[in-house]
Amino acid sequence: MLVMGTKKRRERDKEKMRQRILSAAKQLFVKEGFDNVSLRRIAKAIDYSPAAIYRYFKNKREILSVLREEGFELYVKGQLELARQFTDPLERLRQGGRGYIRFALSAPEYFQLMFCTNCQQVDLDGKWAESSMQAYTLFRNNVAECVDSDHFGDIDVDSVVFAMWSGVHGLAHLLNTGQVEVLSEGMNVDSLVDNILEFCLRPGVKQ
Amino acid sequence: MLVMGTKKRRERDKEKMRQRILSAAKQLFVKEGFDNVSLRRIAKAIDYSPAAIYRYFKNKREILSVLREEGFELYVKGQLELARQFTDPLERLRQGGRGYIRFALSAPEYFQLMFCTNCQQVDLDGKWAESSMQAYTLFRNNVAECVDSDHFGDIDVDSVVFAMWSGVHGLAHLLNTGQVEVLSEGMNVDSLVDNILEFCLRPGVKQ
DNA sequence: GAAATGAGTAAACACTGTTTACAAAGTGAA
DNA sequence: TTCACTTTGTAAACAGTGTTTACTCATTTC
Repeated sequence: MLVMGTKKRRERDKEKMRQRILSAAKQLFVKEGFDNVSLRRIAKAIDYSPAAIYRYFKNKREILSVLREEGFELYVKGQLELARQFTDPLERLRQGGRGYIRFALSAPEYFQLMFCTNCQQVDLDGKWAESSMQAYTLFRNNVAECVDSDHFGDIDVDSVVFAMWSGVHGLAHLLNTGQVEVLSEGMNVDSLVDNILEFCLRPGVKQ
Repeated sequence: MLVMGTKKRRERDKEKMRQRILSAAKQLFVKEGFDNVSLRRIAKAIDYSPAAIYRYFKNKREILSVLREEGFELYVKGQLELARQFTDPLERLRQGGRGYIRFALSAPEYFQLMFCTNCQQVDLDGKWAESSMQAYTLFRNNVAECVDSDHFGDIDVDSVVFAMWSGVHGLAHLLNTGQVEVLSEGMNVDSLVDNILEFCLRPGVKQ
């Protein structure tokens, strides 16, 4: 009767279909922006009816949530790679910041979804994505090392954590919304980014 | 015939109607968020048909653009007030940062529209809003004073301008999207903000 | 008084996310 | 094989969106 065989095959087929939807959604999202892509267009891209998608995702937001997790996995992979390459905590922080901005500029749709979406309207059944927590603890530990090495002077870890995150995140966001470009005509954006990172990482006063 | 009289009256009436639309739109926007308010609801709020609005604004985006300018006027007013109160450039910068974050938290919809909207999709006939430029030059001059006083060490003005803006803007944005709250359970947000501002303003190395 | 202008509307257009009712097709056991 | 059940897809509808069109009707201008 091959009971288990068919059951497994069906599960595999279902997962395959899920991936087809996610793949089509991602391609459209990255090219045209999340809000400008309708379920009907995703459905048309994979030659299904819009209603079929609801057999695999409970709504459009859930597709975004899944892609959000994918984005975090991609991001964490890059950050882990950097963490292995650079041993000095300060240099690792610098490269991590660069990585954050590189990620924001090269995958702006992922960035928007991961770091610019209101936490309330992400429905992931309450549980925070594993990859996003991994990214956070990786970053926090890195900052803690720098604070322990006394580079930033007498200051608690959490303040530096959110200060550094704010600085890099704000820069990425201002770059992505085009506000830096408008107000810095004729400037070299790359070296501007470097200068700002260096400014954020300048040593603190030891009192 | 009272030609000029009637003409002026009609212009006044038209302006009155524009204000009625803007007022209704703003109230709804601030309460429910820009994307969650439809033209039909704005129209219903002032007892007109949706199509009537198109006699006064060419589309929904234009209403947002006008409100955006209003937001900048409000913001600049507060910043000018602060600039008059505090003479020390560094203290002025500190208070300006506080003001930026206070503004972002107390008028999140304005903040979203002014500082979190992609520059490309704001259609104001190409010309940048006067108030927004005023806010920028005010800020830039303030930073220039601090750089001249050698507080930040040897660094060019524009780098500090965008570094400080990034730091404060990023913090405001992370607060507004609820990302700080989620990851800093049990922390005092107010003092965290103070610590971060102080960290951003720490003196630079003089080489 | 006739023509021109302006403000307002109802209805339509082309979309959106989502739900419902229903038709096949596949599965499992008698 | 036949019958019941589950799964997977669809067409159509629902309620909403921004916007346009065709049309009134009052007011202004000549």
